[in-house]
Amino acid sequence: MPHAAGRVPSFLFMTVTRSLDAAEGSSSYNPDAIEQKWQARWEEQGTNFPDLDQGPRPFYQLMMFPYPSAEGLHIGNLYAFTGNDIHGRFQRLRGHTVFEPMGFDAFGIHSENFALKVGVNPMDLIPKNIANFRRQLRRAGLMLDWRHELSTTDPSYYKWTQWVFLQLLKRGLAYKKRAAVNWCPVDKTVLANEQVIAGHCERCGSPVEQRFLEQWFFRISEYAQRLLDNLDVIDWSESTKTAQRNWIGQSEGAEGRFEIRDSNLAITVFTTRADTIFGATYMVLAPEHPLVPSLTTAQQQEEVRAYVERTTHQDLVTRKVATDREKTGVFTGSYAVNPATGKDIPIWIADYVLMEYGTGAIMAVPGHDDRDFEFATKFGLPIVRVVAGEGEDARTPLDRPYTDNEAGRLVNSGPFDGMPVREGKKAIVQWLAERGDAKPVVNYRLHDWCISRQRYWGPPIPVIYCEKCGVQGVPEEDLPVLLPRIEDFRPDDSGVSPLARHQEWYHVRCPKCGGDARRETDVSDTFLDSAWYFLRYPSTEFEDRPFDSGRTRRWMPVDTYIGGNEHAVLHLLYTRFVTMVLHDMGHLEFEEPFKRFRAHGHIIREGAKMSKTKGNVVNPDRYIDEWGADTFRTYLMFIGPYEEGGDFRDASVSGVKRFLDRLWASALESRTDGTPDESVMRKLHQTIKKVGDDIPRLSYNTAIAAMMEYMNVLRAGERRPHRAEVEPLVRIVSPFAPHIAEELWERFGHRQGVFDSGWPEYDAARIEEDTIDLVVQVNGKVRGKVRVRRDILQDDALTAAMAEPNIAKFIGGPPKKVVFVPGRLLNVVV
RNA sequence: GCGAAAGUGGCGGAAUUGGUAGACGCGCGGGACUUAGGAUCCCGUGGGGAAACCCGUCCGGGUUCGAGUCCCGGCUUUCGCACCA
Repeated sequence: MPHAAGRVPSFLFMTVTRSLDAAEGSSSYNPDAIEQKWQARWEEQGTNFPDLDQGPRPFYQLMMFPYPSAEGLHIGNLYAFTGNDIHGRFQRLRGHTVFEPMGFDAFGIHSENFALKVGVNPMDLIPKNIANFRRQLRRAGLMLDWRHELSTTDPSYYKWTQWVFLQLLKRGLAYKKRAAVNWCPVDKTVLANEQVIAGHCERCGSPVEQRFLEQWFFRISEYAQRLLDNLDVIDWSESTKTAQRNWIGQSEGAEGRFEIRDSNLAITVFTTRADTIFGATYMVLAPEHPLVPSLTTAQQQEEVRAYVERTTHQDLVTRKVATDREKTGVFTGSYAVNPATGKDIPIWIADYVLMEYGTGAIMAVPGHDDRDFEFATKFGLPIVRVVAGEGEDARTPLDRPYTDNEAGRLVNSGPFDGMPVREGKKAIVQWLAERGDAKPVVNYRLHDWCISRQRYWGPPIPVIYCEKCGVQGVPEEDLPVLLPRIEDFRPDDSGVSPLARHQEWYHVRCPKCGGDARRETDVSDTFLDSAWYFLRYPSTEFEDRPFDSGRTRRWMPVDTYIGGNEHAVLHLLYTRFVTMVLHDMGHLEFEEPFKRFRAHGHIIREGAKMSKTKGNVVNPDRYIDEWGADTFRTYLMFIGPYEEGGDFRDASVSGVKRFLDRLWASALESRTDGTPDESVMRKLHQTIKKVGDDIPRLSYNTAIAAMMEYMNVLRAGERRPHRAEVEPLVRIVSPFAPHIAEELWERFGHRQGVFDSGWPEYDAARIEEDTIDLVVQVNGKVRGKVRVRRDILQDDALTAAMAEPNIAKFIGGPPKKVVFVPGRLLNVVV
């Protein structure tokens, strides 16, 4: 065989050279060995395992825990975690004892569906996925305290999830009621809303129906006002707070009573537009409204029955999506009395009125509401104007509804004619209230939280039904209610959880009377698992309590919580709710779980969203193999503002690698003889300040840019840097690139790790220069700059500026006005 | 439709309070060292112009000595909610 050496491409050659270079410590470093070395050492020495009982200045740095998918760690997870880790490492350098735990949110329909697809029991699948996640997280160099790892699927964890349920049950905040679910008649299973695509099952494509099942709910709506009010006092991203406010959806209005003609019944409605009551020309009930049967007259019986049948069978998603949906409805045959006008108005049924909001019934004012207008037009119902805008009066025809509820005055409204809308609202409610027909009411969009899932892969809801004793919470000493291993966990036609098929598990003795009883077969929502996990982390070693009071007092509430804004509403609202309930029951001393919350942005790839179908998903393993974890971490943070996300471009990674190579070279080449350069040191102090200011603001991209800028100064003109110019840089870069920092720190001869070295102080006096470039403008346009003393006064600055011919030529005559910003700028107006 | 955020070079993005627009990085151009360069280092790089200068932060107005930043009107994009009375 001929010798192949001559045909070896040069880049292979290059690789060899590069790794030799690394061994000798010259221009480029080899991350592999260094990263493995330090990951192993951190573990051996417990570097990242803080003493939770003794350490000074505890700081709880929490990130949203991942769902351990079979595909492994997603770049989005790593982006989130790295940003979190940098903040945590920084706090540690600032002298805090930092607790940065990690766990796995492994229950839920996601895992279950995947398990069904590949035909493996999730009990076998999840541990493998978790092991893979652990491996990947380790490689990323996160400062995680693995001693406090948790998984929501572990009985020692969900025992306490069940305990949380029992607390709510005890408190009267958990209750059962019949509620609609999406049902796929072909797959014979309950579907989550996001599994319904345009009214069809995501998996088999068949039309989805609505079914009614008994389900468990938590009364979160009772906490609506408190959840809303506390938003004013917590330090959270504004966008997140706004999303929560909108979700809670407080609206102030009134409830009004409308009596039924020739009957002793009455309909209660909720309205925010009591001012328009004179224009209420008909009423509408939701199809599920309990009064529907009693209000339907004999002739209308058939039509109403058919309509109710049809609408209630539609799936929840289609029914709620309003776009392009034509209004439908049916007349009940009955009439109500408008309490303002005394006139009879017809009562209709229509699915544009929702049973879940307000009272499930409305007074329809077609003149001043888009939906009512559309409905009235279609069914030929009367439309009356009761508000007139500017230039309009009572007779101005309404070719479209007038919905402005600020401007305008009341018309056709009896004694209230001429009143501005705002005043009219109050006056009319008061007028009706005096007659017992109305009262002011605050309503919320927030609905109670349905926690039942007719599925297998979740914590069984700890409830027992006894024929004699009724609904019983499982006694706390009998927890956990173990999820039995069953091989056939496929959902079936019965609409109940697969657990019902497990006879030995299903039949149980009543904890009260010892008689025959059966278990609740629904499992709880994954959002319940994640609603309290942060309470568990510091207390994972305690088997006999969900969270230890000493640990909790020491570590909670969480100092900084970081996560995606996709959880702005549900997860973050549920954690707040559960925390409030546990506080009210005396289990916790605080009622808000997270002092500070920041939402990170999302990474896209080359301008497009990452998706499996497009095949542009970034696999973190590949990048860490190629560039090393330090480069990868730093690059992720350099892409863009952490809270906004950014665009991952393969080509750009090299810039960051080059920066770390230059750091490596500067450190190894640095001299200890002689003195450091004055102006380099000034830049260093500026950089320490900048990076220290940027990290707490999560402005990681600008912090990195500042360090790169310093690197350019440090190495300008191929100078050989002084050790004192490099050491502090190694410390401030360490949160971003922890392995290389540890390695260099050790090579500098320090025995203690870099993360215990503290954050370098900057010398404020050293940052400012004595002379500055003062910008000179003429009529607001920059015409030049002059080198002057920092503390120069206006007159001297003007003199200096006039002395520059390039500036003086624009000034010509005497200045009309001079604007002077000390230390910055001089603007001469002529 | 409602709500939130954002529109800046060829690209990702800087510009804490109105005060040098384009930091930093990618890419690109030139050079040095080289048998070689997809390594390293140096210089340059918003557009127009030989230059003096002029023009430039989505579009149109406005406030101001001065506007990417503030105000009014519009357009576009992304995300969230979606018949909430």
